[in-house]
Amino acid sequence: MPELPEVEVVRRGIHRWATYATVTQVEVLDQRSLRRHEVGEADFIARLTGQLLDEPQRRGKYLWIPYGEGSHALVVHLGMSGQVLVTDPSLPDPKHLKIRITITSGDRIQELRFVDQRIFGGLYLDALVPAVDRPEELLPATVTHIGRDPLDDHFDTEAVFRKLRKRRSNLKRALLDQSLSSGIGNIYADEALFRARLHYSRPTETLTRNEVSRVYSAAEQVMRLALSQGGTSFDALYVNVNGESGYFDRSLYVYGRHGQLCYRCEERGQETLIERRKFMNRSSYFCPVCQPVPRRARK
DNA sequence: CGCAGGTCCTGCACGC
DNA sequence: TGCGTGCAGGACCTGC
Repeated sequence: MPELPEVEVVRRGIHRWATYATVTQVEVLDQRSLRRHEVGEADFIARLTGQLLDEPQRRGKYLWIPYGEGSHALVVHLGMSGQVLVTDPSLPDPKHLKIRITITSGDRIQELRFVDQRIFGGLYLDALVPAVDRPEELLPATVTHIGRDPLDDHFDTEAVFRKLRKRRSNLKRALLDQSLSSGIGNIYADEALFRARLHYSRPTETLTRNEVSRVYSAAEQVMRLALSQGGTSFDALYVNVNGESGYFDRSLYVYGRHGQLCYRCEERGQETLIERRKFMNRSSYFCPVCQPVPRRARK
């Protein structure tokens, strides 16, 4: 479910409510949420208990909380349906609660709750290593293959352009490839394509520098906008960092709008309906006028 | 039955 | 032939 803006909202919520807290207890209610912690539940509990949590970090859709003087981190991936809640322990357990991490800061006791219906997400512990391109930056070893996201100060559009030109794939697949650039999922891929007026099946090797720059600026813009709208949603006594009701209005122009009028065409007095296609085993939404199918489309 | 916003493994094709 | 790489497709889950 969550793409970059949702994950960033979670990061800010954790930053505000859990930074410099100490883990006093860890309870695993469903081992499947530890699938990526290969050495198992007992190790996870033993190593995390007693740790002082540092400021949460993010790259793309990966979120991590460093501990142990920056040597390791608790890594969180929300998958399709994951949520992180910071709550008072007296609140009843939500449905699909998978992992409970009790934390204290001063005399305040809270719980960091990982909730996940579909179990594509999960938690694990990992060592922090220097980023290859900027050694002063640390990230989990399992996250080193993830490219920088468009909101990252060191995101390099020119480098992405060069890689795209060498690829024999289509633009949407490239946008969704987290090793090329991260944080973009199905929704924001469609939104970025619409804003840049490019079709999802466009062969990557034919893209111009200008088109690549357009689609990544569009991705950056739409994600910043979503973030600015979601930024206040965790400011509550009991923080629903990423709540059930809590997906904020993303100001979507195409995603989920099939059969409805294209806003851009409408402004010109033209009535075009947004279409939905099965593409790469998922739904893709686009305007057939603003985003014409390229002469040589690629699956 | 179809649908859901993610990730990663497998197997294939290709070049060296 | 074997190996590495890039790419497409499916598996992984539950619930509406």
